[in-house]
Amino acid sequence: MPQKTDWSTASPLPQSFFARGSAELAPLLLGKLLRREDVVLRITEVEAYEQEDTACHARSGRTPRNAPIWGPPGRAYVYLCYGIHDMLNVVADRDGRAAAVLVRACEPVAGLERLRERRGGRSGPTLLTGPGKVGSALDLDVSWSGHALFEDGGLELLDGPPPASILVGPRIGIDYADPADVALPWRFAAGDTDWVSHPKSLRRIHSPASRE
DNA sequence: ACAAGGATCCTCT
DNA sequence: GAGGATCCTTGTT
Repeated sequence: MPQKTDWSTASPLPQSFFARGSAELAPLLLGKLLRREDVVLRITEVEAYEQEDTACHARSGRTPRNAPIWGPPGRAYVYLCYGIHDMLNVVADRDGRAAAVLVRACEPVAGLERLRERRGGRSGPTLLTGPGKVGSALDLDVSWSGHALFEDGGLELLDGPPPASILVGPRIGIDYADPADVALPWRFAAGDTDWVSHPKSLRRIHSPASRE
């Protein structure tokens, strides 16, 4: 069951919040809220991607598509995957360094009816457990790439409490990458929810990330 | 200008 | 567990 979250008083996260390495920022994003109009989602699963990482879109250097992940933190990087799915990343680290966090799953907080419309009338965790589903739920496309999430511009990231526990494991769907990178424990999920994709490869970690 | 391949999802077995 | 959908981005000719 989705957690009850009071988002009405939540404030936008400042740009400084995102100015960290992606593997540090990723678990801190768990429990934060994505808001687009009347839809509010609690982030439950993320993955970190880094500049020297062969799984990262920055592996081929700076290109028009991946330009946002080289830029300043706190902006969105949205790209089209398999010609169908629009995936949302949160840009991390400083300007000039490529780092981003992929939002892989969320839990509904508000706007569930709108979500069901956008997701073909389905219900339950299948609505939001997968990065393509998150993009669909927020009705995103690549025109949102580069959008500042720390400003009120139609899509923003609001503060929220961290999850009670955190799960960690390898990232999904990056078989093309170097085996050492595939093995990195750079996928993080909230341990207090069923709204997580591929939970079998995750394990609980004892010391959750500190609060901000 | 071309060919290859992808940070996925859904359906079927 | 396997395969097809679908189209843009990228690196190469």
